[in-house]
Amino acid sequence: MKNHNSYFVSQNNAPLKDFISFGLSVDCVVFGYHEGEVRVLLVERDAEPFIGSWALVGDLVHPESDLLNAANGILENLTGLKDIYMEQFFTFDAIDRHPLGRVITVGYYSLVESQHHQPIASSWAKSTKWFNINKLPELAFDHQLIIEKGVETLKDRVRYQPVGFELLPSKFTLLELQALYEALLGCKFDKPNFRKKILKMNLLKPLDEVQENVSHRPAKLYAFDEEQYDSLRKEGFAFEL
Amino acid sequence: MKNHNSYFVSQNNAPLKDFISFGLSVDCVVFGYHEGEVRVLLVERDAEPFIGSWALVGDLVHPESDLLNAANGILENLTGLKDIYMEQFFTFDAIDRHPLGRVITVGYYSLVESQHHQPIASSWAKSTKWFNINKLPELAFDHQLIIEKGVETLKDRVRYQPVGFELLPSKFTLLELQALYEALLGCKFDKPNFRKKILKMNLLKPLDEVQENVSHRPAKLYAFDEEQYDSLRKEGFAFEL
DNA sequence: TCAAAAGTGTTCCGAATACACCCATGC
DNA sequence: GCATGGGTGTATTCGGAACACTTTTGA
Repeated sequence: MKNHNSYFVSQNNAPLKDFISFGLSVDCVVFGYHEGEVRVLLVERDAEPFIGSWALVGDLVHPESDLLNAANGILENLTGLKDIYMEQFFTFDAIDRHPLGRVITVGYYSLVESQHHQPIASSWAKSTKWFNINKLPELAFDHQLIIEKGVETLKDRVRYQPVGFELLPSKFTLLELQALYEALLGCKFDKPNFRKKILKMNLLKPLDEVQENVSHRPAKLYAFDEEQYDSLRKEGFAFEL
Repeated sequence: MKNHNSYFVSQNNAPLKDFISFGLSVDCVVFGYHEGEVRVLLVERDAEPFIGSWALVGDLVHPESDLLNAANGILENLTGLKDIYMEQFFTFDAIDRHPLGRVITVGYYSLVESQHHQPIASSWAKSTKWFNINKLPELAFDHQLIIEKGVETLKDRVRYQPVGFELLPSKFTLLELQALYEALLGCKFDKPNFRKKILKMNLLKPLDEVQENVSHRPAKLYAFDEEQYDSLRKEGFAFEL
């Protein structure tokens, strides 16, 4: 027996309103990098449920907003951070993942240069804090799972897309870049070889600047050349490692 | 001004019910492979909206179901296919993507060996048909976009995960495997080199069988060795190309 | 002058490439 | 025998790994 009057015909002809009954949230795994450590920004909840627990930066989405705008707004609302690199990675839909009802959440990850972006807790965030990804506290909801999946996704993507640069200041040395990749991927690279490989890609603009106030030979500074990356990509170039 | 009584405090203290107002659907990009062509399974809609148009296998999700189960059930309901490899790849949330209200959809892709899995239209599917991914018809909703993103994701993943095998019969020749990868990635491989590379991975079980009824030297048949893959992966082995 | 990190050059090895060539089967 | 695709071997090239070495600064 078919019903031609609706899109909603496949599930026992239940009325439309029975389906418009999901809550939707976004949760953002904000990654930072500091002194060789990969970190995640968490907020201390000052609201039920899970009041007092640490949680990801996230909140419910209003039906009139799209997810990416909502994610940016929530990040700014809770931590004051804005104009941050952000990308969707997975949607979490376990039936019992939210104690107050059926809420599915879309996971995003962000990459911020944490030296110059100090978060400031506001709204229902009592405080915010960076945690080493290997030393996480107890977390609200299924946020442990979301972080694990986010870390996994970042590790996958960082090898084939030049996203890691978002975690560094705009000017950086080659050894800083190397240390970042070592922290992200959990391995070591040979200095001369890493240097050769990354320079051969022609993605870095050498600057006419060097480090200052270091008690050793100052290193040359480089910047990521986004225009060059775009044009190389059009020619079929693939970033790798 | 903070409200400690609810999770829903960050957006003007709107009441809970204002947020529980999303529809949720799944859309499944079902990939098949036949005679050197990568194909997508579409259904002809026999329901409003977009009645008569071609669309992805998809439907609204009931609030008591999780997404993966819903996706499997919808696939079976519309096409009769079951026990199919399926994986989430992206969530589409454009505000106006569904004409009847705010419905976000989670995209999955499936890989089926299309020779031995003939879909049979039922429920609100008037018919089903395989389309070459480069010759798609006009599509309902934002399904064009979903397919593009699905194809892109498949191309990315197929190089680093041995998912391609799901598209082949359980017994296949090395040249069939090569032709599949050539179709998926849109490039050509050297026969001896492809053979060496894939065999060195130790992921294929050589069978004691050969092709039959071919007017040339019959090729040896192989099967994907899933156990071997799992154990290699634990040792840090990474499938590539 | 010494420590510490920046930066370069060279050798070695294994993997990818590009071929040329032989083998088994149906017609 | 010959067309067709199956299957093997080898020479060459290229890139990564390993490592020794020099350079520049501050203290």
